[in-house]
Parts: sequence; structure tokens; C-alpha cells
Amino acid sequence: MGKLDEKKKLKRESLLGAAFTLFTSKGINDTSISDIAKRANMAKGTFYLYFKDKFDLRDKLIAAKANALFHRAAEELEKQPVTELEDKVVFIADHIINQLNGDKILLKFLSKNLSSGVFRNTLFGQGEAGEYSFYDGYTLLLEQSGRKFHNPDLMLYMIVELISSTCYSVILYQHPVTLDKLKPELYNAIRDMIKRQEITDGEML
Amino acid sequence: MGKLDEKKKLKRESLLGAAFTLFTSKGINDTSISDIAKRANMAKGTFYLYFKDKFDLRDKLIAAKANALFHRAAEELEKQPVTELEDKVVFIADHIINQLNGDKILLKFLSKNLSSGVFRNTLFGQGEAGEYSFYDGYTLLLEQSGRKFHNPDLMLYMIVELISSTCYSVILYQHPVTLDKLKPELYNAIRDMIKRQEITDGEML
Amino acid sequence: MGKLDEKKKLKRESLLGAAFTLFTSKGINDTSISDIAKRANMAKGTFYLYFKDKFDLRDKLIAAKANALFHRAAEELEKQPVTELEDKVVFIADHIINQLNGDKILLKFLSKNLSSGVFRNTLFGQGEAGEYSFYDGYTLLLEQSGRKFHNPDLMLYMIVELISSTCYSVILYQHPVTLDKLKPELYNAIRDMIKRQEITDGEML
Amino acid sequence: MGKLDEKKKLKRESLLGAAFTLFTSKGINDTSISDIAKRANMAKGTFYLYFKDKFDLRDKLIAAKANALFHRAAEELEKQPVTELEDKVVFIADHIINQLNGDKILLKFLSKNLSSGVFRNTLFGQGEAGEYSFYDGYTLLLEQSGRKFHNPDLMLYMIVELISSTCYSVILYQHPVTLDKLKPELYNAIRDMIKRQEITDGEML
DNA sequence: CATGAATGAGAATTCATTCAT
DNA sequence: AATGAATGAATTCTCATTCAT
Repeated sequence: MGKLDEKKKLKRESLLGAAFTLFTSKGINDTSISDIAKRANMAKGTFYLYFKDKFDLRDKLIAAKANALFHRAAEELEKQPVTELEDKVVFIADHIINQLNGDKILLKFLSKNLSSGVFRNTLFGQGEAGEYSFYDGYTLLLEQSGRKFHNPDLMLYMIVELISSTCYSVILYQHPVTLDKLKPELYNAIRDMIKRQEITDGEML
Repeated sequence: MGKLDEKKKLKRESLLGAAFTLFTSKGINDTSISDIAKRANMAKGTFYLYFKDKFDLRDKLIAAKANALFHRAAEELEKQPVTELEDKVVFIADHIINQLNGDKILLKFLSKNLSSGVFRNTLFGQGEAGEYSFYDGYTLLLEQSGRKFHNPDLMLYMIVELISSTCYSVILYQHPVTLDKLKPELYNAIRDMIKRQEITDGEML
Repeated sequence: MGKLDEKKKLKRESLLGAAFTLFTSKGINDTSISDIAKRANMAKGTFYLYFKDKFDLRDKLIAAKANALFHRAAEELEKQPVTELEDKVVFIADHIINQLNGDKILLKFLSKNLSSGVFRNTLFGQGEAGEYSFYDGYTLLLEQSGRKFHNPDLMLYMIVELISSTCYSVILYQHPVTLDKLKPELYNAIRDMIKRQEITDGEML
Repeated sequence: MGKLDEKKKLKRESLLGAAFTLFTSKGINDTSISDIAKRANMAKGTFYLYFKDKFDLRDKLIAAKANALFHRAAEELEKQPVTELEDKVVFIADHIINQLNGDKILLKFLSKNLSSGVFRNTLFGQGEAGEYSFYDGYTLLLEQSGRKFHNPDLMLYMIVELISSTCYSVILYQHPVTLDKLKPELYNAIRDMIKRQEITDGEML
């Protein structure tokens, strides 16, 4: 990578970082492009050399943050001696939840932007070439287990939605229960979902 | 109610209606107060006699829409001969999902505003005096069943979150599955959650 | 006076009082007619039955407050055994300054509105029929002294302007000196002015 | 100074000039920022690149105008052969009064804004670095005279307040006397004040 | 590439005033 | 006489975007 490209990448990341700080402290609507540029120590005009507008930047930001979240969990899983599929899925879920619990700012940011669909696209989509793909990792996981499922996509979808939708209020406001109380129920629900989706021998006949 | 109060209520509802149409077609950010007032056939200034600002109106709107949704489902349940708790809960879930499937505009609106917390407050909160309270209805349902549960609030929370988070993409984009495929899995998951939460005789000893 | 007129007078005074409080706390520009009416426990429309607009009310208010100030000082003078003109003028000046020192809110209000000219009109003008007239009292004072002055109006004018312009900053901010330090200099200046204005026998020849 | 800075200074002055014209013809309250920008041949938004708001501009304007007033008088004094302190002070007072008499618009503007305190700050304060400081000039004047005074600040204060408060009505309305009649009295009063403030040998013993 | 001055459309909000009740 | 809902003009201020340097 050339020195020039390196510099550009740094600027880009500076903008992303500045925007994240501002979006999460003042909200997207109250953050102006001018604010972002100022915080990133650039002139306003420079912003447009890197992003189309505020929402373009936001989408890139969500994708990057969500990807990193899953990536770290998957990396950690590899170091673990777990073999059962259920345990693996629960491990990943737990890892992500713990990350979010330790970074409430990030949790807030992702939750506020769940409805934008960018998160879902990141999960199921291809992402940038060369980037980590959680979907590929998930597919591999199922294959390795040697088990068959009716609808793996639906299974993943339900698990992710259940986690992402329940965690927000629980982590931030301990409502309606604390995280400690939620976790076992959540993991039970995940195990139930996997079980329900499995194609048993009986069905195969 | 005096003639004057009647008139005011009509105006208020006119504003709510106009805002709903605009919010769902152009989005909140691209809807100005001027737009809302114009569509409600009022002067801009009149808006401020009824709502503090756009977001005040939005919150009132979410609460009203969510309440109506639950209210209609509960009313319909009363006409049904179902007796089992699981069946009742699934009936309500199904009724709400069907409402949302038939009113995609409403679904979009509620989904986009899930993270605001207003929906949750409406569900668990008291609401306005004299208004229908879904939470009370739910509590009654559990009592009538004669069964005991570890954490009824958590149970309700998980069910509602699972439904609300999965339906959006499925109803609107048939992704990752069609609604027909989602429903049985969803209802199974709900039944599993209820079962998991029940306090069995064995535990009581 | 009829009961009706009594009621009206009370309302009028209620408006004046409310306006004074608001003008002095938020400033005239930031006080709306609505604010005044609300604070006076009336409907907005009622305001217009008593005053033309905010500035009409303000002018009436200045006149009333200034008049009361001079009136109280003059009344107090009558109880005093002072005979010399200089002493009388200084007594009045001192009394007014003390009033203002004890009512900084009033001082602020009058000072801010000095440039409007209403204060000057009140001093030299006729005022409402039947009301106390300081100018008449002043004229009488000079007559009683048996002395002659080149230009009594100018003398009054200079004295009043000197007092009103110096007191503001001194009383409120003790700048550039404290009131205790200002007073003797001020009273000396006043005595000098009177002396300078007197027509001596020498001049008469 | 770069071309850019030059341009910016011109724009700033254009805004100040436009505002002065409008403030003095329609009053501050009836002058909108839009008016000012239009008259200065700029877009509305440009205003905010130079001033925080209307009142910020006004304060800067008062300071600039008052400074120029004193500066011109001081410059003129240097060309005069007067040696006595009293004569110098009276010369400056007279020069300023003549300036105001010849520029009634300016007189009106400054008078209306006397109560804002900006004028006083300009007089006693440091002002911008590099700008002319009347206070320094005044201090020098006293030193050069070789005489001692009890409270030079108070002396300056009283003189300035007496002048500024009496001139308004006299110049604009010839009330209560004409300027010709006021001047000798005013200058006498000034001389008296200086004399009263001087520390005589007798006191020193 | 980077800058940041300039633009002007447009949003929120306020408020004096009217007028039907 | 009193009310207060309704109006809509007016004002402030922000901000995305452009473009000359």
C-alpha cells in the first residue's frame, strides 16, 4: 500500500471515529457534517472526498462495527474446546452480548440503527471483498456439526433478532430483568430453536 | 363534552392523522411541522397548541397505534373459545401479526420507532388513565390459567421482542423466509418460552 | 368610584405589576404579552382592553414608578427641618438614591429606559391631571428660597441627569467607586451647580 | 495581510456599516439579520460567519464608534497649544460634543445604548490589543499635569456621565436649553469637579 | 488533494392580534 | 367585559453543498 493510500485511509478512519463519537453523544440528527469534519481536524469540504453524505458514512460505520463484533466472537470461539453446535452458538451469542455489555455506547448506536437494515445486510450479505464474513463462518459451523436443519437462514435470523432486540433495554436499563437473569432464558430459547430446526432421522424416512 | 372540546379533539386527531401519513411516506426527518399543519388544514402555529414538537407528536402517535393494535387483538380473543394459555397468547400474536401484515405502513412506522422505547413504555406502562392497558389484560390471562411462572414480565418481554423484531423484514421483504414459514417457528418458539417459564410441581417441593 | 371601575383598576394594576416583574427579570424583548397576561391571571385578549401594546404599558409603568419615587422623597422632605435650598435639593437627591439603592430592580428598570424619554417627560411634563407633579414642587422650592437663578430648568436637568447617570453602575457594580464614595462628590457637584446658577447681586447691577 | 483577510475585513465592515444605518433608522428591534445582510450585499448565512447575533454586532459597533469619537478628539488635542489640565479636558469634551452635534445619528445611537454598559467598558477597559485606548491617554494627561487627584477614575466617570447624559436631549431637542447655553454650564461643572478632586498642599501636610 | 468562505433554501418557533363565543 | 383558539407573518439560525484558491 502506498504512502498516499495510507494517509487517505487514516483520514477516512478519522472521520468514522469522529462521527461515531458525535452520533452516539448527540444523535445523528444533531450532528452536522461540519461537526464531524471539525472533530476529525479537517475542513468541511474534505468530508465529501470520502463520503457522499452523513448517511453514507453512517451505513459504513454500522457495517464496520457489526462486522468487528462478530469477527471478535468468531476468533475467540476458535480458541475454545467446545464441540457441540448449540454450545458454539451460545458461546458466540454470549461473547457478543458481553462485548455490548462492556461497550454500551456501541450497543446504543447499533440498536438505534437496527431498523435501517444495514445490520441485517451485513449479517447475510457479502460485505466487501476480502472482509470477514460471519455468514460463511456460520455455514461452516453447521457443516462441521454434521447435522441437518430445515432452514438454517431462518434459524440464524431468529436467534440474532431475539438477541439484538432483547439486549438493548436489559443492558441499558436492567428492564424488565437484569442481564444475569436474561442470559439463561435467552440461551435456553436459542437451544430450543436449534432443536426445533433440526431434521431428525424420523423425518428423513 | 363541550362543543369546544369536541372541536379540539378533532383538530388533534387531524394532526395525528396527517403526521402519520407524512411520517410513513417521507420519513420523520423529511417531514416538517409546516407540512403536517398544511395537510391537517391548519396554520402552522396551531400545531404548537397541540404538541410540543414533532417528536412529542410522534411519541403520542406510537403509543396510540400500539395500543389500538393490542386492543383489537384482545377484543377478538374474547370472542374465541380457546382455553389454553399458550393458545391464547399465540392467538394474540397471530392477530397482531395479521394486522401488521395487512397494514404494512403501520408495521414500517412502528418498526422504525422501536428503539425509541415508547413502544415498550406503552406495553408495560400505565398509559393514560381510562385507556386500554394490555399489561393488565396479560396479567389477567396468566391468573385465569391458574398456572405459575418464574418471571411473567420477562416472558412477555421476550415474546414481544421476538415477534416485533422478526416480523419487519419477513413481512416487508419476505426475507429470510415468507411469513407462512416464519409463523409456525415463531409460535413454536413462543410455546417453548412459556413452557420454560412455568413453575412445575417438581420445583415447588 | 363604582364597583366596576374598582375591578378594572385592579386588573390594570395586576397587569402593570406582572409586566414589571417580567420586564425586570427577562427584559422587555423577551417578555410577550401572553406572558404578562398569564402572570396577571388573565386571558391574553384581556390585555388589549387595558393597553394598546407592550410599549404603551411600559411607558405608563415608567411614569408611575418615577413619579412615586419623587413623590416619596418630596413627602419626606416636608417632615424635615431643613431650610437651605441646597440642603433640600441634596436631601431629595439622597432620598431618591437611597430608594434606588434599596430597590435595585427598580433602578435597573428605570436606567434601561432612561433613553426612551418617558422619564424626562414625567419630570418636566404635566403628567395626568390630579397626579403629583414634581416640577411644581421644585418651582415652589425655588420660590420659597427667595433666591434667583439663571436657568432653573437647566439646573434641574443637570442635577437629575448627573444623578441618574452616575448611580446605575455605582449601585449595581460598585464601579468605579462605592456609593459611599460617590455620594459626597455628587452632593458637592450639586451644590456647585446651584451656586453657579445663582444670580448674585453683583450681576443684577 | 493576505488578500483573503483583507476581503474578510471588508465584509465585516460592510456588515457593521449596514447595521449602523439600519439600527439608527429603524431601531434594533425592527432590524432583522436578514435586513442587515441584504443591505451589506451578502447572503443571510454569511452574517453568522462574522457575528454571533444582532447584539454581538451591536456591541462591537458601539465600541468602535465610541473609540473613534475619543480617538479623534485626542488627536486634535495634540495639535493644540493648551497646557492647563482643565483646558485640555474641556477641549476634549467640547470636541466630542461638537462631533455628536454634527452627527446626530451617531448621538442617537450611542445614547440609546448607554445603558448596555458597553460604552463604559470601552472607556475603562482595555479594548482590543493594538487599538487606541482613551483611558491610557487620560492617565497620561493627569501625569503630565504634575497634579494629584483623590480619585481619577471617579473624576473621569462623573465627567463622562454628565456629558453623555445631558447632551442627548439638548442636542436633539434643544430641551431644556440650547447647546450654546448648556456648554458654559457644563464646562464650569467640569472645572469644578476637577478642582474638587485635586489634592492640595494643605491636605498633604 | 485540501481548504473554508459563501450561499440561500428551509426548518423551527414565537407572538401580536383578531374574533367568535 | 372576558376569553383563549386560531392565525400566519416574521425572525432566527442551521447546514449541506459548492467552488475558487
